[in-house]
Amino acid sequence: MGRAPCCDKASVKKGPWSPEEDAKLKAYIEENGTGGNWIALPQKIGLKRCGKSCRLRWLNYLRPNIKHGDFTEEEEHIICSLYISIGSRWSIIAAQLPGRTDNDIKNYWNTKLKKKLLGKRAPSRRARAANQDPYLAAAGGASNMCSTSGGGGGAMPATQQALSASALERIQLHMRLQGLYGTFGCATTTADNAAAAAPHWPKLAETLMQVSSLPTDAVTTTVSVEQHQHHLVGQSGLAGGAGATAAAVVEAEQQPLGSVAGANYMTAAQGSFERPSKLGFYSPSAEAEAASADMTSYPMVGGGYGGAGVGFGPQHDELYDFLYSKYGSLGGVAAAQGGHIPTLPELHQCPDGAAAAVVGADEKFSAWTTSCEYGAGQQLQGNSISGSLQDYVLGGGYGQ
DNA sequence: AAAGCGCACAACCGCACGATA
DNA sequence: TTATCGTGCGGTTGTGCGCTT
Repeated sequence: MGRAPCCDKASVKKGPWSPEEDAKLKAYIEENGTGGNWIALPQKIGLKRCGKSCRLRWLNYLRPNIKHGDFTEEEEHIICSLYISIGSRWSIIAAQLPGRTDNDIKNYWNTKLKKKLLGKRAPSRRARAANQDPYLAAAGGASNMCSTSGGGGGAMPATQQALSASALERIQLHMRLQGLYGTFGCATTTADNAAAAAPHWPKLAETLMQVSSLPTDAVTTTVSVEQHQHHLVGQSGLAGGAGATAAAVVEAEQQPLGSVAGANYMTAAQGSFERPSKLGFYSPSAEAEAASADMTSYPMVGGGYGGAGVGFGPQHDELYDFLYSKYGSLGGVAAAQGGHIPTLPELHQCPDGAAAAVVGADEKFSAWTTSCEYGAGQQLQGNSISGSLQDYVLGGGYGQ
């Protein structure tokens, strides 16, 4: 037995909202609140709209203090960091950005940030409809690219393909950003240079956010993210790492692009977001060269990059090593000489079996995250939101 | 000038989950 | 314990606009 529809779809209006409808909804909610029942609300005010539609319209558009467009660099920074850390939990990410809605962030990520960071074009909807999108082809058409499996990739459920694509996208983003930043720190040997050495992405310095000044729902989420960051800092060795790195944490506070302390985008008091040092987004082409040149300059196992002991820790380096060893040769001779950041389709590609590469990468990524340990004193108890986030962080939700 | 195309944004859809009867 | 309901979330689709060919 299927679930009953939330409203009579035949009698409700769909499509764009008119100013009159907006005014009705806004006026009613501002005066009476939602009454705790969105389903009944449209009937009360004479709107031929689904309750869910009313809720969405209010939350995403009519609600006071909503910001639209013009994302700042620090907002982009936060979105990127959190996306890498927790994936497409847009509502959680939105909780870190006052005035932004999850829908806005989701759209911004899909239409702009993703392209900006991964240097890929948004797949044409027409192309998707015609099944010609290269990314879908790489993910969903694994059997075509990995013929040794005898079409096994094609047997992967569509949902699993999508989830893997998301996870791999995050890995790829992570690798690209690390590769880019690494170029600034790889050749340094002096303390000064080390101070200028790039941090690892996402920025993982301990957050000092004043959670008490935030709304309750934001606080729970913030604490959760903080837990994750604490843990990652511990993993990375940033907190007690090499002396040069510790100095860098202090000295680099004012450094553009690569300021470790610039990571403290949630450092400001009163719950506001202090502008971090310039993020230094890069053009895809320049990034590709930088990342490529960087890849072979580092020890890929154990010690992180630049010899400074900074990184995501052994699990991360192992993941990186795994991916590099598996995909590093995909670019041919040039890649062998200079390293190669795999593109998303390449990450999906598998030289030795259809779904194996995708699944392997996911497992590796999951293993890395699962191996993370929070300090006992940092465990949050009785907090469903933070608990959920911990689940995400600790591997339960990384399938997405 | 017109068709094709990509982009950005708003809105919809279906599922999962918690609350409640 | 189970069924139902309301809500929240993430993914997907619809649509209008502007640019390119």
